[in-house]
Amino acid sequence: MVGMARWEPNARERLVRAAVDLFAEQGYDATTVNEIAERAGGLTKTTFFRHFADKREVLFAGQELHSRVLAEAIAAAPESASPLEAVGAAVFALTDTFTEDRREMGRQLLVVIGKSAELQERAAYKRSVLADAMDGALRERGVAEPAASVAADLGVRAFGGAFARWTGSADGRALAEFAGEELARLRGAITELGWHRESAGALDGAGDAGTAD
Amino acid sequence: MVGMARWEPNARERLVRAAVDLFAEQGYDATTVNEIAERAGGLTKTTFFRHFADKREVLFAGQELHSRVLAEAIAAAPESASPLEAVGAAVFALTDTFTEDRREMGRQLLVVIGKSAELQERAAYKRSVLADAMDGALRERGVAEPAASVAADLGVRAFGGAFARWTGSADGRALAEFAGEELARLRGAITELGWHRESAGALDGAGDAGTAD
DNA sequence: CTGCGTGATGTGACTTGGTAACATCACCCT
DNA sequence: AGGGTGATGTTACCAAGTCACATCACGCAG
Repeated sequence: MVGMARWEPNARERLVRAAVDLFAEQGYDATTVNEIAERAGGLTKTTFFRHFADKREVLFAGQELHSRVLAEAIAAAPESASPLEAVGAAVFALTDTFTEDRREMGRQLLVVIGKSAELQERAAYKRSVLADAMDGALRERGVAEPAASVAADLGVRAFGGAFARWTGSADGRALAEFAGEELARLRGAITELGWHRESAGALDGAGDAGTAD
Repeated sequence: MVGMARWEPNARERLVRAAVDLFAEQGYDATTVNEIAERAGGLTKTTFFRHFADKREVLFAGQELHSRVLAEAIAAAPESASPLEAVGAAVFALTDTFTEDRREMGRQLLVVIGKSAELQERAAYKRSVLADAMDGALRERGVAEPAASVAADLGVRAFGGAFARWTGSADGRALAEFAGEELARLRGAITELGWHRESAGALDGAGDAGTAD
């Protein structure tokens, strides 16, 4: 006990774990910041807010990093890449940062968010921030609006769909695999948008999605 | 004074006006709910929260109505309409509810929202709710995912872009006109998504946007 | 005219998110 | 041993949001 530090290290991580656990147990609204801090090893409200700007942020801390990853991947894409190819590269760059050990946490996260309107609001904001990051990077490389925004939206949607399927599946397939399928499905869907009822199903197979759900 | 009611009618509208004015004058964060209620004719915090679930809601009260308008327009679209045509009909149904006298208010709204991260978050959520409404209506008519979601996203983007240009312009053109242009631009952009750098500009004119900015 | 119900409002007390100023303690380096 | 430094705790405070209860004007039945 003598050599024990006054405060355990990794307070930030402990706060995240405590928050996710408590949110899962009691729900987001019913959980108090003081509770989180307390469970994270006898900390206090003040310490929590030194690490996170507000109560929601404990679940969305990675947002800035994710934005950077997406934007940098688009900037690094080959000059000849189409907007959709650049976005695809960005999505894969992001999926590669999610290793297998983060899958369970991701699953819990989606459940918690799904039960709280406040968190869904925050999630929608995060999606728009990620889309803006890709949009900006695309315009940097000369893609005009609104193509850049639309491509960015598709990228966000691909990642979101892949993440949901990844966390919901039990097999060991990587997040990137799901992302590839989602991107292919989206490419295919785009061609359907203008189709009328009667002609649906005429064309097909332009980038199928494999194990679509 | 004798015949004067204890409380003026239309408390709700007065609260909205007071809120928009105060937000424009001092910013959203610097404005207190008590201030809003006070300026709206000597009301109190309690009354404010009887009309609006929280401080943000005073600016986003129309959300449910808008969702219904969009969903019903899609449901009412002719059987033969393509997903994009159905979405277009929905966007026009919504734009038609914005008469000229609401333009100035809309302008103020965008300025206020643009200065507050909290309100931008709420705006992102509203966009996702509107998209969900259209997505659900599209699936009702047999459109598969992810085409339905993508079409819904495009509709939201068209409306948002049109609304921004409408409030930013001085001429008397209706919101629907801008929406038509935005939809056309988006249709055109979709075809560019897969183009590579070298082939860009080869095709053109498939649904141009007229006075694109 | 009296009285009663109803609806919109006000009051006061409370919880919680979030901020700020100041104090404390362990560690590390000199 | 002494002096920073960084992460933390304490205390006090404000504003968002909730709740139970009181109030007042109105309309309506008698």
